[in-house]
Amino acid sequence: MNDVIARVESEVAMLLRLADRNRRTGDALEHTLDRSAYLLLGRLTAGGAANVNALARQLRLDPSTVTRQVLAMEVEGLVLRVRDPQDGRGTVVTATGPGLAALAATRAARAQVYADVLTDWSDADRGNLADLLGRLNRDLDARARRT
Amino acid sequence: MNDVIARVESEVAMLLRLADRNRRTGDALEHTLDRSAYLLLGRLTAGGAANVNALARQLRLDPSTVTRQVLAMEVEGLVLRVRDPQDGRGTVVTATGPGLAALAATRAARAQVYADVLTDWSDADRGNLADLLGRLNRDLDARARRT
DNA sequence: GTATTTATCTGTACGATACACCTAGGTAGA
DNA sequence: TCTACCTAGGTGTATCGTACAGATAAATAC
Repeated sequence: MNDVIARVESEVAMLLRLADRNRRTGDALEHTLDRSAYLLLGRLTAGGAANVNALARQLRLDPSTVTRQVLAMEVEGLVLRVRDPQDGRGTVVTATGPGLAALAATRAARAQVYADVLTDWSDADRGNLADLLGRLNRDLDARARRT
Repeated sequence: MNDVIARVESEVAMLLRLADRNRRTGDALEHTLDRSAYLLLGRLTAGGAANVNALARQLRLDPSTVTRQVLAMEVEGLVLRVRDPQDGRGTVVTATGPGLAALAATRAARAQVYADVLTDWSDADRGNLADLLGRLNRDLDARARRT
């Protein structure tokens, strides 16, 4: 049973590298959002406009990291940053039209890649994989927050 | 059905971040090998001593990346680099005793983390996850190599 | 023995992230 | 209301992991 755990562990380690490489060197994702912008815009569309700190909490990132991501994204026109009228210290981040378009395009491109990778899989296996990954993420996150 | 694929995709993206974060900020893996050294030593123990280029091919990394990883690991005493007697251009990389010990310790620590994360999972689910991840990795790798 | 290929290394750059510290704006209690 | 603290965000700096382009040295081919 320890064997199975070790296998999960090493498969995850390998997946980190492969998925990362997939994004970096594949043509398919050439002009799409990078991971940080992709996840950040995903958060914004799921939860609406939000402050930097709130985003950092939701994404489990350091606020300084989100600050930089948001600044870079503003330069690229993906988000808008405005001073929070309720609290002059805060910055409200909103997705722009181009940001939403880029997110949609990125989602489509990524889905295409995975459709390709999972081409030989049965629907049942795909569903299973999605479910188990979802559960794994929840449990990983829960553990990280316990610490 | 496209939904399932999108779910797999986004779960993988999230897993990348969570697993990475897990390694960086958790106490459990504080003094263990980082991912690059971990995978490299894993390769060395699985496949025996090898040249930089061979390692790069096996690990799907750029040779320059492996060069640097190996140099850093030599400084830490984890591997030995000797000029290949068969081919004066080559460098044969071998795991040292301390390298093997560090690998074993890292494996144990990581297994412990995953044992913790998967604590509530049934054996069947764990096995399933490991199998599906293995298959996903194979297919991801195959796709990357087709390109 | 010159031209070409190959294995490795070096210079440089980028993405993603954290931590320590700074500043401006808010809040609370004397 | 004034002072002392708190909080949101931003900056400086550092780390890891990686790639690409180009340099160098050794081997091979003709």
